[in-house]
Amino acid sequence: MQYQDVVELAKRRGIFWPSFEIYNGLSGFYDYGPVGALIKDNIINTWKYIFVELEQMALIDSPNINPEEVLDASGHTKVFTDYITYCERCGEAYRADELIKKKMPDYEFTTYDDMVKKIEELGIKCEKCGGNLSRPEKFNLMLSTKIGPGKGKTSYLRPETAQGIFINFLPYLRYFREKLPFGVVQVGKGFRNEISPRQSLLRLREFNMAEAEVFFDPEYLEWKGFFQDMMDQRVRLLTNRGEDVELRLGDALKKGIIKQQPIAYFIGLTFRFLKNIGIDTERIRFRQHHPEELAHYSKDCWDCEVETSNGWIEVTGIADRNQYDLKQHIEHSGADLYILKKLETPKNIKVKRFKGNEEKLKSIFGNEWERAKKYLESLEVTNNQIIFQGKRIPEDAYSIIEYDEKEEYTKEIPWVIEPSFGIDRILLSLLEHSLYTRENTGYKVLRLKPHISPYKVAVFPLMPKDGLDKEARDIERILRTENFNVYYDESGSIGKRYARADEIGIPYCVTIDYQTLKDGTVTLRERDTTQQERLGKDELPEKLRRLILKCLTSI
RNA sequence: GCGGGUGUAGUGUAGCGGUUAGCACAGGGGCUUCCCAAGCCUCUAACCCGGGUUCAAAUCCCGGCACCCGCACCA
Repeated sequence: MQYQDVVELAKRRGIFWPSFEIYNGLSGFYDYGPVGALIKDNIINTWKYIFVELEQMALIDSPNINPEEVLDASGHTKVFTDYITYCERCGEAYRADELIKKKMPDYEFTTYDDMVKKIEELGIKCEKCGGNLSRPEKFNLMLSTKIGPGKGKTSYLRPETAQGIFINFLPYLRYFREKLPFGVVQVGKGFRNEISPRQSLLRLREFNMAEAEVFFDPEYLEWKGFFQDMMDQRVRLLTNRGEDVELRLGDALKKGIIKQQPIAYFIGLTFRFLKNIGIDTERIRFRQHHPEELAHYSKDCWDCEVETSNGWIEVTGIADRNQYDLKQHIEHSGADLYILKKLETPKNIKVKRFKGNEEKLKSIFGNEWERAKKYLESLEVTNNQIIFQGKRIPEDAYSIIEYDEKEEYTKEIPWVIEPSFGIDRILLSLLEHSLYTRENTGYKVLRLKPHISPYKVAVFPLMPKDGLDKEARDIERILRTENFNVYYDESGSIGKRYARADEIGIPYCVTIDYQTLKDGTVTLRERDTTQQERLGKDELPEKLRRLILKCLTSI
């Protein structure tokens, strides 16, 4: 089924549509309608079932708005700002820093004026036509806002939910009783000021993501999850060396195609999640990033891609974020985002430590001097330059002291592996994989699994008269009190109502007919086969519950 | 952001200077012998927005916005 068919259905039946349409719309923003919001929640609930219930990760919720410091530390403010220059003759766009780097490989951005000067000095022209280039324009891919009155505090709408987890590493470490590994997950919105949002839910400026940050002892990267047979799972892998293979995850690990066990496990978990919600498993693959496309924080990354009529689209990224983020936050905040590891045999050692000079540090860091001191004194003594909050700590601001110590603990920065899911793209590809045309009749059916379907059961009186409607209303009420999401419809012919229900993916339809009034039985119709069975109305809740639960739990 | 294309009821479309803006499906009401978008009657409902040209604009021109296809971008 084509993407256009999904968009048409989505708009007509209340799944999703462009936001702000009465004010001409705004690119990159979409509403979920009454049906879509239910489907989206069901996808998220399934995700939570797997990550929170089964894998025992901790669900948290942190703010959408992040102060500048957080994103300075994470590297986003720097990496997310591009300078774009255009050819004044042919209009070609370039990233200014990339152009300079081609002539000066060791170029690092310092200031805007310096960048402009370098372009002039190096005589950089349009690569295509040799025309003059315009003054570079700043483009920040994060949306900013100000907090509080007056000038306000510069803040950004978060580009990922991950930072909200990293910065609270210590409370989560306590929650898990100081034992690694553990996972913390968050479902929420992320924001990016995309240059050109496209194709409905594929590239949004405000989007839904579900992320897990899993913290490991760097010397022991292994996730012993719920699924003991995970390494037997077969998946299709595209390596960054160009191999395209289908392998057991265990074999991929053995062969070194996947380097870390947790990445293999989470690839398998992603596969099973997508399979469970109804993505066509023949159209799932995992593609390893090439070194040059890795994010600034990442050393290795596998994208899960799903094939749609728009080609293979990235729906999940499983990234080795290593120690990058915690290290950055340690350096910028001075917080001790470490784990303590007890040594098996304590060592008597001579320890060299930095000892900060208060006066000097005060003169460099002002109010921040205590944090600077704490950071300085937490470091191993090396010859490296010491940087705190971007400023170098000069050698005359500290001394090195030496003393004997019994070392019982060693401290380390945990290692992070991150599976990150784009909910909107998953929903869009699921709709495309689920929509089909019924043979013979030619009308559309959305083959959603019962636990993903917006409504679990539709209730129809064969005709809205002769007491059939009252009986149907009674059954509807009973099903609602049994906690089913019920769709009641009595308008139009019975065939029309089945068709309407099929189109938004309702898996079961209960019809009340004249026999119901005599013996209390109803017909239960299954969507994809259209087969009906007759059963007592009292048996409905148990029967439906079993059918729905089975779909959620077969993973 | 660039180039090309497209914007007409809820959806899909016809109309291409003068139409009561047509059709189909969907939706509301009614009738009906009612279990897979059945039939009949009836009703509701649209020219993306803003300028301009013209006696007259859905139609031609310009600008905006949105969508589609390429290019670029996508941490």
